[in-house]
Amino acid sequence: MARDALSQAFSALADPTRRAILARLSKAEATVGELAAPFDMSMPAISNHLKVLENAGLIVREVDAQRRRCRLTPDGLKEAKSFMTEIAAFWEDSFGELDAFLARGDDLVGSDAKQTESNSEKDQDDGSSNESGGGAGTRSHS
Amino acid sequence: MARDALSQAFSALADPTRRAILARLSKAEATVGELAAPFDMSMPAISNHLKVLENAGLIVREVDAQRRRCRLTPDGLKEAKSFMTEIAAFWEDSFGELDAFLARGDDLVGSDAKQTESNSEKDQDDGSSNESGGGAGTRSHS
DNA sequence: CCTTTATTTAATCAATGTCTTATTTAAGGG
DNA sequence: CCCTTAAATAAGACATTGATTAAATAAAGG
Repeated sequence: MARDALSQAFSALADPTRRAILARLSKAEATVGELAAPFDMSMPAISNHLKVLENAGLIVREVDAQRRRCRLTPDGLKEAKSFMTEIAAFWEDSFGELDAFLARGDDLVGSDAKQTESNSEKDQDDGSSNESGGGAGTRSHS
Repeated sequence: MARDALSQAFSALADPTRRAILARLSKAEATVGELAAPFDMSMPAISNHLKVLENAGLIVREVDAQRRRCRLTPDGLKEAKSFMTEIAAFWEDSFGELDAFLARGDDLVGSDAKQTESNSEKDQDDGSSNESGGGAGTRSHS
């Protein structure tokens, strides 16, 4: 039942309804009813989405009389984002510092180069092994 | 069949095996057999994971004789990361620029000048929240 | 008390995902 | 040519997810 936190977080994010709920909550906290309103979907369905988001550590729910106030919490996203950052460090050209640099319109590639295939070896730096061996070998038989 | 790119990317990331493959590929490109080796899992299973990653725009496969070289591609992660950044902009204290800033040990709480007020100005009705109505409203009555 | 409002729980069912083994395609070597 | 290696595809078992309707819980209010 309890998957690792990272899987839960990404899995929770892999649904447009849940992402919309998060987007909504990024503006202001809201009750379940308010969150459900814009969707053509039953209340229990929304309730379940919220449970998924809560289990993933993306939101918290606090009881207020007979309504539940939902609010974002940074816990889940933090890990998820840092994983992506580590993976993305390989290119590093695509977003981040250099991205802004490129956006400025500097001529970085323009002269005559057709540098489509220039990078094949970047193999040296492997300080960042994540969960590769251990976390992935989860083989649960039936 | 074709879900939106963001859902595909997050869904692809929501599996430890696939994340381990990405982590491996972030060091160097590899063939399917090399990627499969560390896992106690059949080759077709790995092949399927790779297909998921490819469909999500996270890797590309190029044919080399009878083996396939797999390599990371920034396309998928880019969108995913920017979604998370937008959502996370609500707290903004938890990670990102300010996080590194705080890590430096500067006195931020004492001086009330400049940390909080960058989020309420943005009026973010932008691209991240819009797919909710259309994408989520799939209902079929039975 | 009984009703209204807000939300969760339960039972159910269709659709999807994730493995497996078996078979197939493709490229190279004896 | 046949055989081996590398990988994809096919078909099937099994678990998980995502939605539904119906019923239950909990707080406020007439």
